[in-house]
Amino acid sequence: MKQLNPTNAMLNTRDYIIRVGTDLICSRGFNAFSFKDISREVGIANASIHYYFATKTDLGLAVVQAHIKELEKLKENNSERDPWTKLNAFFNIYCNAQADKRVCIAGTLLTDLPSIDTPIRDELNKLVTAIFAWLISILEEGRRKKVFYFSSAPRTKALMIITNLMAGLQISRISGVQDFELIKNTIIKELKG
Amino acid sequence: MKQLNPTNAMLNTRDYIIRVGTDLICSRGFNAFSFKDISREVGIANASIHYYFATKTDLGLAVVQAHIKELEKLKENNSERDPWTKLNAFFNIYCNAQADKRVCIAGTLLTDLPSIDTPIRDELNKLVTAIFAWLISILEEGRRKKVFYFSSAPRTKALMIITNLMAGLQISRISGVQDFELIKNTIIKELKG
DNA sequence: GTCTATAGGGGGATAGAC
DNA sequence: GTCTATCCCCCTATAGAC
Repeated sequence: MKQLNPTNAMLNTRDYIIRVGTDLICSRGFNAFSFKDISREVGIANASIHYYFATKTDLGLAVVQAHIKELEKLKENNSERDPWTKLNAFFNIYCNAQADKRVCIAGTLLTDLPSIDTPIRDELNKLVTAIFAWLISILEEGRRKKVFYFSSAPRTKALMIITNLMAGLQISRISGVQDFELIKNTIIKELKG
Repeated sequence: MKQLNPTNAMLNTRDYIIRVGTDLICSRGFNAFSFKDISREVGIANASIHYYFATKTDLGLAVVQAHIKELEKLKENNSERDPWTKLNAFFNIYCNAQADKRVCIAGTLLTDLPSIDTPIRDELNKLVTAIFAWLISILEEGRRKKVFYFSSAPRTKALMIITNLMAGLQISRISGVQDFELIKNTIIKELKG
């Protein structure tokens, strides 16, 4: 818990910048945040950020890479659990974003994709692939163990669920939290068959 | 057809700017396009855009309002059709965006929401409400006429479908067109019961 | 590692001629 | 309506002191 959610004081400057960068990207979008926003929040000079990240693209890259690492850690920490617990851990990625009124990194970068530098795009590709791989494996295990019921191919079901969650975060920003909860509960209900 | 998809030469300058603005917002995002991009495409000076739209927010507002009007027109043009034809017309909004590698205006504005001025947000709220209202009415009619089958409340089903389509446009930007088609076909298959 | 200062460029927006 | 010229601000990024 402490490792997954360290307080800001526990972080070194580099990780603190990544955290604040993540928050800004996932709330306003990559093109709507500046180094000034980060320097204000972290409490260091604008120029000092460049000591850690030479360019804004480098920072964006680090933010996406941090997401990949967190996902791998989460996957590993839950590897011995049952499918429903794994699914719950997967959902929590989105629930945590929702609690902070953020959207997911994939959604916000994808909507601006042509304006995003290719190094970030390539890393985003890896992240999306990893997200799919994990959910597909959870769905396959759940079906095999007869605790999930769905008729389509696992990858198709994963595609439907991920799009529900991704856009659920976006829509609920104006329609309200209850819509995100409704989506989550509907997915669960349908999997129960 | 000509009214819905006029060529650029058929448009007055104001509508031409709105069309180019729409393309830019839906491909790069509101914060990644400039008046210079529009002036280059439309072929008028940067300053001339301000004759039609005093501020960038005014232009964004007009873009969202244009979407609302198009939606109303589409709804009206299909009011006498059967539920499946109506649903197809609804899907086509997203299919047309996908064909141009764009995402939907709601998704791209929602991911950047805190950076968007309130007049645009208010208009976006109206657009999202209108989108929901139309799909809900289509779903209700289809269920009543026994051509659609779904177990949840119409609004819940609409929420699931809209999030599938919205994020489907986003995800398919990296995973490929076939994923958007897969989502569309899965929604149809499920409605057939 | 962090700072101040500043370069260099692009952004939205305005003034005023035609 | 459209233009040129320009203002002013903010942005990313760099230079160089401490």
